[in-house]
Amino acid sequence: MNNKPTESELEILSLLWQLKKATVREIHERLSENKDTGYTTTLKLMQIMHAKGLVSRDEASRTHIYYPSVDEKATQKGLVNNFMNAAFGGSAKNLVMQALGQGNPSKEEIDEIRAFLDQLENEK
Amino acid sequence: MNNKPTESELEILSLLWQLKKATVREIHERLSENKDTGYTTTLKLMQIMHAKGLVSRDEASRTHIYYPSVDEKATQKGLVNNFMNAAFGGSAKNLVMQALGQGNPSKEEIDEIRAFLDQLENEK
DNA sequence: CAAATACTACGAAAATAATCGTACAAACTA
DNA sequence: TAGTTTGTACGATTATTTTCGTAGTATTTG
Repeated sequence: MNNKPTESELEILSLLWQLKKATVREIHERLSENKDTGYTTTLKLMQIMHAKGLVSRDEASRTHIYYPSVDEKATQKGLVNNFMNAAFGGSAKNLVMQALGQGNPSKEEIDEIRAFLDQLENEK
Repeated sequence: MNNKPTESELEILSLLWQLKKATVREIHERLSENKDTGYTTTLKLMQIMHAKGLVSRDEASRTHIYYPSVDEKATQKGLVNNFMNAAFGGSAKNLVMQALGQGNPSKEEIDEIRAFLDQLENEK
């Protein structure tokens, strides 16, 4: 299953990962907060994603309910790997620092990252 | 200047950031280590990038010399921001941990990241 | 019930990106 | 110097992604 989502598909997938399940309208409403896009565009994208196997859906009632059908972590892993290579010459450090610099993480998140760094180091 | 590079352009830009300057052939040679692409394709891409203002070039001799003309950090910043939103719902922490998990950073790099985290925290 | 509204399906256009062939000129090389 | 190689330019094609209109049903509402 070689299904790297496109940018637009990814936005939808992200929402689905977050919401666990959603209708086209729910997704569309969220999307249109940030960008100007038509309902049938969102619908079509979700249909395409369904055809590709990125999402599954329950067609029992007229308003279909969509679910993510690819694993969040696994998908992100592939994307990050790709992105890290393309934009940062493969350097995790550079990507990480750039992301931290603008992501404005909370104290709690910073601590989590610290813990993760410790763990990483121990494995070496 | 609203010039978000495409995936392919980014590969070239990354090489230019690294090399500081290069000819089409040099770039092409590096690119074709990893992927199967024709020389004129690389040339065309670089010409497009030139038209977009992503690179500049010295045309004094027949073999043009290309230079990056957008700032590495600034460009990365935009890309990370975009990517973080699209793939990680805007969560720096999640992106960072995913990147660390597979980027295999060295001890030195881990320490640099720690220092950066301390600094971030102090700013709060 | 009739009209308005909310859905899905899907073809096709529009926009974007990537690839390549061909033309033509400069610079080596035998 | 003639032929081969190395370069740029650029149009055109192909592939991919995004957008949207239209058709046809179901559902809601006045």
